Amino acid sequence: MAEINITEQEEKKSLNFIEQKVKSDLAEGKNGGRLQTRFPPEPNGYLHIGHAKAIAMDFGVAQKFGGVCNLRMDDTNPQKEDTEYVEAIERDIKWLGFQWGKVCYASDYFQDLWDFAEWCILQGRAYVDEQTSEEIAAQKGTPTEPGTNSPYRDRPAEESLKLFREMNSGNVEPGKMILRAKIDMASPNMHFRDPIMYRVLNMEHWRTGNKWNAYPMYDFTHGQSDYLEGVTHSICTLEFVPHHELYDLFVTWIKEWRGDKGDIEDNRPRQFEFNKLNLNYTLMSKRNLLILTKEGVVNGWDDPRMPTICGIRRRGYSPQAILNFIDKIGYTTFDALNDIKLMEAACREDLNTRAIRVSAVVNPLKLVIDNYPEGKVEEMTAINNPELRDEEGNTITEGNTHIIHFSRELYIEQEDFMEDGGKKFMRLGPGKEVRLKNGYIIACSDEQDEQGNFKCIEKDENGNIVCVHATYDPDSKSGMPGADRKIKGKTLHWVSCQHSIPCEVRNYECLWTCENPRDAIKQHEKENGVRGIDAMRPFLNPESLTINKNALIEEFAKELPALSYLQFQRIGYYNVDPDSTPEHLIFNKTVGLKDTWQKSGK
RNA sequence: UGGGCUAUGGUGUAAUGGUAGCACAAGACAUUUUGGUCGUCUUAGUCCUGGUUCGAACCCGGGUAGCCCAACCA
Repeated sequence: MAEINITEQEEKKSLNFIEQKVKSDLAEGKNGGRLQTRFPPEPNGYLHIGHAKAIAMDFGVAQKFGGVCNLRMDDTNPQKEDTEYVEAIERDIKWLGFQWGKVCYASDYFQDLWDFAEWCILQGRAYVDEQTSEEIAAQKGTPTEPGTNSPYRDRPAEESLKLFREMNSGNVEPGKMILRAKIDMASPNMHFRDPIMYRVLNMEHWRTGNKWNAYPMYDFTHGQSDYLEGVTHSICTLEFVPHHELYDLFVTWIKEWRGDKGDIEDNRPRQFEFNKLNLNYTLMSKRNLLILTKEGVVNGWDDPRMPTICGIRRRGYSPQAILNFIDKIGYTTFDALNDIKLMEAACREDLNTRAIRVSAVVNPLKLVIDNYPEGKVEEMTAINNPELRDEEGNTITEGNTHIIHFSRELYIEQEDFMEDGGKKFMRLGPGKEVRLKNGYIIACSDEQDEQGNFKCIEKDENGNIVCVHATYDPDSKSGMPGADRKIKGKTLHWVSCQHSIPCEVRNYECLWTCENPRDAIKQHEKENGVRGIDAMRPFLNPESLTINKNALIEEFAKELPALSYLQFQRIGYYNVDPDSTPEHLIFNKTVGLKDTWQKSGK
């Protein structure tokens, strides 16, 4: 009996409909009380956030109810699959924090499937069809009209068997013969109209080499693999609902072939379907993602704009952020379109607890503290993460700080100074007082010269502000009693001119300008007869990547390892790009901070 | 137009015949050395229609709308 180890907290939360089903199956002792699932990716591309939802389900439910989940590569089509993807898939699953029982391959079962197929032929349940694919398609009928039987449908089993073996000899041209299951050409379920079991490919398989020339189709592989592997709950997405009946049929056949004893209802895999993940402003299909990489729209599968796991990782999401998001949207049978904002919110929530706060100025404006001694440098203490708290809820400081240097000449954000910001502008300007984070309280004078120009502002010939001057209150140093006084202005972030490092900041927005790019592309393809990248172009966001090379960051950030979670204080969450070096620092913007000021329209 | 599936605030989800709740989003207030975080409050929902029932988001009938199925892909 599988051990059910749900924590109290989890038990309070309601189980989703699949977990409930698993729980009751275990309670009823189905499959001997065993729980086994599988995550079955086709190794023909990189895993994306939609797969993460499936992974969280397949591995999660096994984990939650004391079962095991295998990783099974669904490698029945050597035309599209590659070992490159296998490694990436394994890496991404591990990164998400899941462990498989074992790694399996559909190709592990090729021999069994072949023998089973021969048995089906001898049983009169399968036949070799020698028609062209066009002829077969024409006979298939339509959803509203029944199909017609193939002229080869009732050929002798011995003949089919002989031809089937020929199909694997390498001497049969692809397309000349297929093996079909003899079911019902009039079935309202299109999958029952004599589905194809085997086709000739005459291709080397990256795993089985030249052993096979004919390969089984998905429908003739999946349920049988589940059965042979001992899977009890075969969980997949909703588009496989129409396959469910066929899955069940082949499972009963294979049990018969194997001669396994016992009631079929008591020991067999069962398929369960949940809604797959749709995100607005996001394109998920592997086929289209491949086009984006090939056409150079993005810089590879791990481009931070990609919805791939590796792209999202490089963007700066933590595994927990992704898992929390998936947990929030849940599993149902409703075809939902999720708002990307929900994912961003889950990301902020998680990164808030783990990101190291640093000071970075992305659009620098020089600030001179006129009354601060020239050449003087002070070491200020900055908290790494204020959300790191002890039991009483106080921020832990021990080992949670770093040094930031303060001097006479600083950079602040251009946005943080306005000559005439108005009453609601709580930042710096003539006659305004603000606090510099971890530093001093400073103020700009509102003195004007004879022409009515503010003395604290230096402008270039075009009237752009190039430098501002302020004075500091020497008693207001952070941590000193004089720092306690309340001021009207906000607290600004800053870096010291002398102690900051130039860095490259890459800002990302959605790749798409429309909520549902998949449908938009499809429609555009249809209306204008264009395909591939040309059908996508009108919907691509030209500003999905903007690179800022003028940013400055405090020295502390120089040696942080790749993929470190950072918060540029008051701006957003950022991540150290894997290509970043101490000589050329690169940061990727993960997601901005919530900004109620900007939203209010200023 | 055949078959299958689905419909709960703007979005996602819970309530499994018995008080329509939660999260995000939006708005307001408070707090703040991040206009962040945390906290308090507000706005807003059972697709339509008939039935069964003491009682229906839930069960049944009929509409309507959306999704999936006619690959030698998975």
